[in-house]
Amino acid sequence: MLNLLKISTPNFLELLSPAVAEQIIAASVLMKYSDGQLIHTRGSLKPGLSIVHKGAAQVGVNGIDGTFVMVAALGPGECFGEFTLFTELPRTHDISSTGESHIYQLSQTRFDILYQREPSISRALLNTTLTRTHILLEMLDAIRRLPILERTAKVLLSMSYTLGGSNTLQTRQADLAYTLGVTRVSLGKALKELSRLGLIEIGYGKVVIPNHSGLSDWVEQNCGT
Amino acid sequence: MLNLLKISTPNFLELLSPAVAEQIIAASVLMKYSDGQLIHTRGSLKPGLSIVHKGAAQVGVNGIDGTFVMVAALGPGECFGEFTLFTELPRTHDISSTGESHIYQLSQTRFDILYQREPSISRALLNTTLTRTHILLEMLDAIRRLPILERTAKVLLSMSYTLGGSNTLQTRQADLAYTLGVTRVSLGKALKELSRLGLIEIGYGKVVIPNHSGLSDWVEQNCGT
DNA sequence: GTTGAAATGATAAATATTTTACATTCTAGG
DNA sequence: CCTAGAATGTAAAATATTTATCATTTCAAC
Repeated sequence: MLNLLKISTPNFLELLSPAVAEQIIAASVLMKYSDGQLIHTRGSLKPGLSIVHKGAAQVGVNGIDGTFVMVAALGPGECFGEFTLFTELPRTHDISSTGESHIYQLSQTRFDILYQREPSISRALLNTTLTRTHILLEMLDAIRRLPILERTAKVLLSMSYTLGGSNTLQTRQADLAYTLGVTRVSLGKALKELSRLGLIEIGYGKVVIPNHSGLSDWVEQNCGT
Repeated sequence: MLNLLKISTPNFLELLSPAVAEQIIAASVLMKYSDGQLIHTRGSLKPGLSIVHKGAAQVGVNGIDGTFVMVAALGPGECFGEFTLFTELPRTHDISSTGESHIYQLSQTRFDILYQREPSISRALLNTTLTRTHILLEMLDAIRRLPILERTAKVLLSMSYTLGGSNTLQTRQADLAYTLGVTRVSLGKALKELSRLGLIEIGYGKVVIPNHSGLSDWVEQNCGT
């Protein structure tokens, strides 16, 4: 379960006033999906905004060989498919349900009516979208410019900003590896080295960052700018 | 000179009605920059929207070692810095002038007034932004999942969609290599192989796609989904 | 036409990364 | 407290990629 797009992504519904959120919900259809059920398919052109109500949606790409690589897990309040409302572009990802989930589906026409009436919707959407773009740019830059060790440290650091009080990242090495675009073996080596440097602690299904500013300093020193 | 964000990115100003575009221009300050002059610095938090009027802006990252790696070149009508208006995030890139350029700079407060008055601005911004996100996601996915050969073919294909009538991509191998996150040597090998397959023709400072549907078919067959 | 800078082509050695395979550790659920 | 499945640890061989050079080609300016 991973979080490329979840890292500090503002929650769409929470960015809206309760009154506006209520209107959006009222205009939507609440759909229920069972575990693993496909919600949207990569390549599809059917427009519409989706917002997670309960459960979680798994964002990724199904390979021709039956494999599935995950990009993000979206939880309650988070939206997806928004670009189908403003562009003619096909969907980039396959989205399926993790466990049983309830998703609000809002059609293009109903969305357009609300969008025109409530300017705060565009603000919330732009905030969500621009933050995602920002994360993607940072990620892309890290993948292209930085060696695995530095890349790992940098991504762990940015993920840590969303932890609030906690200092523990709940993530499997395999997922983290995919986020970074490397194999689990290579990631393991990087984590081990970061651990040796005293910057992180490796756990079972988690990574602990005991000393946040230490990691932050190291990244600043070693990752340029 | 490269185009990661330029590939089929809708031109912000052209998405607006002439009347609204006029208002935005009227509210802005037109700044002139000489060749190589820094327009914005990575890490800066000062908000404001920038729109290229004349010339071009170079988007990239200055390494600690003095190197500069380019991500995109933005031309007339294209905007940047928009995420500083809607989020608290620091700028991701260094932006400098290529040749002499004229850039409209619009302050946060003036932007907010126009934004509230003209709903079409948010539509144009969302279109631009979401398209960029879309391209970034496709790129990130390609970098993570595909071997260099496939990755190269896919990126060439998506770049070719913006050529209109022409079938020639004006780009140096070195720039293309950076876009793909590989070295020039590796890219050269990939191009040579694609050329051997009859999918492209390699030129000096350019790549020709003589048979668009051939490349398209090959990508479909070899890049999954 | 020459010429020189810019871009591409080509090669081998050095590295980095993946693949493959198996061992070990952890943890939830009986 | 056991145990099976899930996750991590490890190591060697195979592969891919980069680095470092140098030769060759192209093109634009003179």
